[in-house]
Amino acid sequence: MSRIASILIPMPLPEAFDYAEPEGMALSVGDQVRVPLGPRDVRGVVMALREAAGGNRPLKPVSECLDEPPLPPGTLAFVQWAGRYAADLPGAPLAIALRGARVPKPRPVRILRATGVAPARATPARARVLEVLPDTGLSGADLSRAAGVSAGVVKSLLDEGVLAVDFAVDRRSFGRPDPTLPGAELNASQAAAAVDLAGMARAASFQVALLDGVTGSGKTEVYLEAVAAALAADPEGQALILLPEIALTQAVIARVAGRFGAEPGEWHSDVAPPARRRVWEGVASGDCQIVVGARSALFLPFRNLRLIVVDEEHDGSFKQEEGFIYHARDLAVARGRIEGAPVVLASATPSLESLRNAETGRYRWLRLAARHGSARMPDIDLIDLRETPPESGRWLSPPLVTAMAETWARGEQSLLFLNRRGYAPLVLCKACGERLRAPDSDSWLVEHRYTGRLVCHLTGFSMPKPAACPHCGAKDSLTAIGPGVERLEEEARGLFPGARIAVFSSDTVFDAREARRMVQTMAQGDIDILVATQAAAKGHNFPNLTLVGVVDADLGLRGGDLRAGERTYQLLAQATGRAGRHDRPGRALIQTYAPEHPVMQALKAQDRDAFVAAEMAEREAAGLPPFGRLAAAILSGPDAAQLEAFARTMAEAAPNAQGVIVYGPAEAPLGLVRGRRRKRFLVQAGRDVDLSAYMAAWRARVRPPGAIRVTLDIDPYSFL
DNA sequence: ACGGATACGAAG
DNA sequence: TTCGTATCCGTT
Repeated sequence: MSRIASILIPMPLPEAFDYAEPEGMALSVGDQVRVPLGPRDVRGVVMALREAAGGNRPLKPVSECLDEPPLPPGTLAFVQWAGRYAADLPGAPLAIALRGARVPKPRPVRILRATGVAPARATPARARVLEVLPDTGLSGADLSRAAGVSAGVVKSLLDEGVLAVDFAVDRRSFGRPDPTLPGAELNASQAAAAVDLAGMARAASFQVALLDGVTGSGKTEVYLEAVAAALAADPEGQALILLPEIALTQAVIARVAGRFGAEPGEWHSDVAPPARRRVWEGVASGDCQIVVGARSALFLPFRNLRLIVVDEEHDGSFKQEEGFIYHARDLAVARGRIEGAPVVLASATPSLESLRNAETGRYRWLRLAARHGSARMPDIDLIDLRETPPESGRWLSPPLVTAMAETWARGEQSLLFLNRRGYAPLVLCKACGERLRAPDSDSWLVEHRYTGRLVCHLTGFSMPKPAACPHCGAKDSLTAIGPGVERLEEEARGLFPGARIAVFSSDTVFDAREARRMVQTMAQGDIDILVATQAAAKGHNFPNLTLVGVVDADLGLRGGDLRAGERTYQLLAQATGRAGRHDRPGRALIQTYAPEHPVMQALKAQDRDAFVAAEMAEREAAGLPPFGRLAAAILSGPDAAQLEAFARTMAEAAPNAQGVIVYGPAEAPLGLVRGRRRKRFLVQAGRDVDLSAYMAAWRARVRPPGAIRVTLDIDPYSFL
């Protein structure tokens, strides 16, 4: 009796393909294999096995079962669920799950091993080397460092034949986390939440908790206790901590290492291929029990996942907007359900989606009332820019400048928050009025003075700043319009000569290492004024920071998509929450032209609940999330007429379904990007509608001509 | 008539 | 995704 293997291939193919299992191969579900596809061999994963019924067309045989870790059943189920949810081809999420497995096997590196020969002279240094040898499995340099001896000691042991050179792949264990090590001191509110979460973790069944506590209330300590409880209940268990930004991983990794005495796996796009492979294999084998990572860590092959934490769950960075489109918070809940593991969503400013689930009792709602220790919430005041505007060509109003001066005089730190990278968001020609844009795009070019370039923040395009206007040829006519963080830095330097000023944005802090350095420099007080985008507003802890100035609070409200108010509230509450996290009182000043706006009033009164209630009422009335659901279809193509024609075809092909409304096609707000015209549909439905199925059915009804691409976005966050 | 670029559809 | 084949185009 022969069997048929259903093989999913990490490519955009419509479904899993069937292959014959060769005699004697004995495949299992989850095995990684090579299979012939057209003229070549590709990697795939066994999704199912069944007995051949006979009489079918002949199938090609599986070429080889790879000597690689198989994907555990939960990972397979998750990959399938994610593909269906995103209305994408099933191979797309599999490609993410295999990232790390597809890195070539690491080349063996030189390591040292003991030969068993006794050393001629036994010195303390030599004894230490032989003592640490079994743990390192590494090169001579690592060995001498680990033993705390000079390289000469190791060399002489090599010369004597006590040590020998060997070659092996890096098989260092991540080490077993010890949940019994003492955790941080918890206040009563933290302790109560920790007990609750620990109970959930021990129960080892799917349930979601919203850990809701103001900035500085110590949510990390609390969820680490949940990790401890999960590992205590199951010593082989695994836990995943998801963070929205790579820049935040270093701090959490250090906390985890300190709390559990073991190195966690680090997973994000900055992790180099060999380290990535080590984490992937460690997770698959169960050796790596705690992972700290960005959204794609959700796709790792956990074999015994006992807890998922999504820190800063409200953060928009969890939404992947390119390629396979998904929201990591939502998929984390799905993965928890599939694995039967509890999920903790943590935030000081939870998303309305999560708050709604907490209000209706679907999620357990744990609120941390106070700030940790002696810290109090900062005082927040609004600066009405209509009454006290900055001087022309300046962006800091007199009251803010005064507060910064006082803060500096006291030897304390200020943070100027402006969510705009670069020097100026727009470059305009004074002579002809031309606004410089990226080639064949609607998006403006942003001036970056550090690099002397003009950059498109959407497409990544950049060019040197031209000397003359490319449109009219006028010389020295290009003017920077509006402020970015670089320009604010310039203004602050002019106002406070001698102050130590730094810029924290993704341009100055481009990787995890740089982030750690910047946070450290700031934390130890070597910066007086930090000018920062949202890259610094999230999660970091700066003990001596007592003043936060929000330079342009209205920025996020312009354009006004459905989440503009919510996002602005979250961002500014997080930013202002950086102030006064230790014993000195903090203060925040918010510059706005609309102090009467509900978002500004809520920030000033620090009344989140009132803001949320008002926002919820509006969303409910409009049938918008979290009360209704949305999906988007984005069409793009180089030819406007062809795109227009296809958009009409697509509109006619929209399935008629109860309770589903299709809006569009409409010109996308960014109607032209990289030479491609864009049009959008927006689909609205009730909570009970399976929008994924609806969108997939819609796409299946049309055949876009070659040059046109259709992208589906379920539960969209961006409406560009 | 030819080579090169490009568009399209198939892959089990 | 990647590849083979069909097709279009400019040149010879």
